[in-house]
Amino acid sequence: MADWVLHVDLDQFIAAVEVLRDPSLRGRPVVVGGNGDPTERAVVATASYEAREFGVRSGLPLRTAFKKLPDAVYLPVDHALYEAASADVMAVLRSFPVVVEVMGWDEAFVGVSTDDPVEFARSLQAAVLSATSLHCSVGIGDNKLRAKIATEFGKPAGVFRLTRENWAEVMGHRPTSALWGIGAKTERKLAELGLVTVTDLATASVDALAARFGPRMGPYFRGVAQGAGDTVVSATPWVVKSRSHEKTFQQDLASLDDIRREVVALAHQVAADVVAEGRPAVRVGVKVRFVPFFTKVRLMKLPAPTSSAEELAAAALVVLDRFEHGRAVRLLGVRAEFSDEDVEPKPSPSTYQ
DNA sequence: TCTGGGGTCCTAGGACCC
DNA sequence: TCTGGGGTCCTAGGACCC
Repeated sequence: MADWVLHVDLDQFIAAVEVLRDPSLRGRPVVVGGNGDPTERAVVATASYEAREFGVRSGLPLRTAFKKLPDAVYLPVDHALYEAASADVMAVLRSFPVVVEVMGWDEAFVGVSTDDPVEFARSLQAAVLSATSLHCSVGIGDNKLRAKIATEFGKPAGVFRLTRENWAEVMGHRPTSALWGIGAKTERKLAELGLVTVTDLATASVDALAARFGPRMGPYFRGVAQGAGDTVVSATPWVVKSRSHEKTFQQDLASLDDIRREVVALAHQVAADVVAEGRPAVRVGVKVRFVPFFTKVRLMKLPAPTSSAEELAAAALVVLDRFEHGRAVRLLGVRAEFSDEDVEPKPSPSTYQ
């Protein structure tokens, strides 16, 4: 029996859940985002395959989607509905003799010992479909990176296996942005070094990469291009490191009084999450997106850890004062950060003179 | 056609200390 | 006399992912 990492990813998850709630939507272009009002400042969370054919994708402004596709069905984001559907799917996965590591609403790694991972993947798909009426794709890998990337080649509703054996053949000629963790910005910087394909990056000089991207990221990128990845799938619950709320205003805020009032409101929302978390915050951050569209973040270590809404709001106002004001504001955010004392060992006794 | 919300991790520079 | 070598803490910014 060999150990395998499977990556399970639900197909067009949010749109699929909306179709289950309202079967009359099946086969129609469905766009989910914001409050469901396509004239508001918001972006597409998910589009059904029918909508994607018209160029409507995640991240597209709703107003743009509406111009492309005025006849689509526009729906508000319904977090509670998707969370419930997600929990059902994860329960199905956990009913197998496997380790399940949840990665988000619509995806999870599954660690399994089996001699036939393809057959096992098919049985996962069948069980998820039968219990929830949702289709998923499964990537099979000898580590998490390969399993995650494999899933894309399995969509929709398929299975794909990506291992040491076929990595170079499948990935070698592709652009570096096909890799998990390398986006458009890094792709461009790599191209400036003459590294365009996955093979280019896999065989690049580690010193040159370290010089350009730092001692950790440089070697890390090369490893990713070689298909290196974590093999450990863990069911240990994630310990959250921060909680935040942010809000884009339909009308820009011009007055400092309005800005301060909104920051206090956001701080109270964050404080509720901090209380629910049961750990005090040690830092408070404020995000301001000014008109036309540039974003600044300021952070402050609190004099003492706190879960008090009044103290968090007061700290957020102190941080807010450190911005250069004068321009109108289109977004405000407040974040509370928790201590990461858990893993941090005490420093060894000093060797100072 | 103006560009969401909620997260994580890494890098770099300055202040400060021994 | 002051030059220098580490080390930690704090903050800002960048990039990526779902």
